Amino acid sequence: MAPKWRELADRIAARIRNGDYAPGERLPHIRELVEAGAGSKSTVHAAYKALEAEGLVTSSRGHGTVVRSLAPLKRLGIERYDKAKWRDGDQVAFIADRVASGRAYRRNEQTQTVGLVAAPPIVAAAYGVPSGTEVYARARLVKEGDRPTHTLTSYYLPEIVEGTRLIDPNPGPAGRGGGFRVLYDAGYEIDHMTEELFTRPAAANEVALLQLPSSEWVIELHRSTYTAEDLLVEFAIGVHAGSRFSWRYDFPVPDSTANKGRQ
Amino acid sequence: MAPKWRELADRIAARIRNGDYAPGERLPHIRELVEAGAGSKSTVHAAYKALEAEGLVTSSRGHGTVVRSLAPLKRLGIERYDKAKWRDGDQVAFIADRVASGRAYRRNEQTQTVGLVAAPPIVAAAYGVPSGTEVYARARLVKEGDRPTHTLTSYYLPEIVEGTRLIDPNPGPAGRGGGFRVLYDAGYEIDHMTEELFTRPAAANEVALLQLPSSEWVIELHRSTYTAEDLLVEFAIGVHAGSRFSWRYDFPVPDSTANKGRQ
DNA sequence: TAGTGGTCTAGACCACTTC
DNA sequence: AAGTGGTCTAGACCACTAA
Repeated sequence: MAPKWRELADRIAARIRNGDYAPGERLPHIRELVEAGAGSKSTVHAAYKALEAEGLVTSSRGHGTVVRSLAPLKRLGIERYDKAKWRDGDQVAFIADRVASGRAYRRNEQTQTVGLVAAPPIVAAAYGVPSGTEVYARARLVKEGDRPTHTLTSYYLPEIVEGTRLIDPNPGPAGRGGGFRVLYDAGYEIDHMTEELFTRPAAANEVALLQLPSSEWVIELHRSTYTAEDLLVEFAIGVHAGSRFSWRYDFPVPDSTANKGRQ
Repeated sequence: MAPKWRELADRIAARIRNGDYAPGERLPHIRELVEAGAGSKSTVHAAYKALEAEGLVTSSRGHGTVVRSLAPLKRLGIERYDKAKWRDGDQVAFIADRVASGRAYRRNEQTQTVGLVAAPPIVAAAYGVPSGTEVYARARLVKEGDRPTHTLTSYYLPEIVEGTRLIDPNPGPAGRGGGFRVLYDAGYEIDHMTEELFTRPAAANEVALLQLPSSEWVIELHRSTYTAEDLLVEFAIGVHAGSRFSWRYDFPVPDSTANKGRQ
């Protein structure tokens, strides 16, 4: 037999999915359910906490517990890296997205810090340098309006970016054309990429930074960007709120018995 | 100021990451910490529950709370679909994986059920048929040894698979060569795919089926497989334990201003 | 200031594992 | 039977929000 708090949570969850409680609507207050005989305050609270962990509601002190209105997933495809957006135009890719969708660009939607750091193990491995080698880290917090959606930290080898706008400590949102444009102007035209992604529980600082509902997971994305000569020019780590994005990839079915060059 | 249970959880988490508590080792029993003055039983329990939600420990009644030994992520690349594995050989792709990694194949590592069902909305949309149209669903639960790792449900249009081994109600693990081989023999050679993935909280039945630690999230994968003529011949939905897999994709940087045909 | 969710306690009891 | 984590209660108090 399931615990009392689980049964209560399931009953409420069913009513939410059924539409009895609409998105944005307040759930009954904890004390109301206690008086109605649903159990002690702790028990009802446990049920509400479970609903929050399942992404159905969000609670806030002094306010109440409301049904979460989950925005549809933002679908990310590789077209977001289209050369036309950063090479030919003069807009950072993410700004081009905003313009295309008719939303206004706001200056504070991307903040960043740039500096030399000791390469974390993963970064060192990607570049094939000893762990602890100094590399440039360019960290951004990307927002959609007021809500942060993900962090993105790019790592560069100093010999590649030294002297470019990329490591200007006081840039705008990466400046005209974005990071890929800067690399292009420096003689490194990007050609192909690898993305690797997985999910994990959010760390405590990420919960605060990304304003995540407690117990939400994140997607961590590792992006390697190469020139046509297979030179790695950027290694980036993104941390995305799990409930806000999906990723989409197209690829041919591999055939190791054929000679087609790059797969 | 952080709650007492949060501070306790953070102290223990730090000791785990520090190696004071090794993977597989038992944490102090709840009543021990209560006697040691860490707080009431509920408070200590809350701390342990938080550690469990963060993937650091697993608790079990009658046994204790042990530090979780997390296996490295299994990295999935598109080479798992290599034609050589299912067209030329006689092994299901996942068996070929096992052979390559030196593990024994066990008959019960994949179970499946096959039948006609009303197409769920997503499936109907993928095939461009009305929602509720009857399609074949082939559901597998894939295990690694005793532990289930993911479910995979393939949906097919009846006119494509009718009369093939794919819908044999009593097949082995998809039979010789797997599903792609059956389609190949039926005149549908697969050519390219699209994968879309996102994460979400596990549903209650998935927690049971995949033996997930409570509050773990899952990755849901939507795979569309096409012939060279862009005919969709399989739409599959996978549900993977979030902590066990990563996905990897390689792709060229798109250039919409060039004429290169398929991106 | 009133009302909300969140924390904490002390103790009783339950469900499960191990011996 | 003994010992583990899990549930539940009743009530006190805290932290935050809104009018």
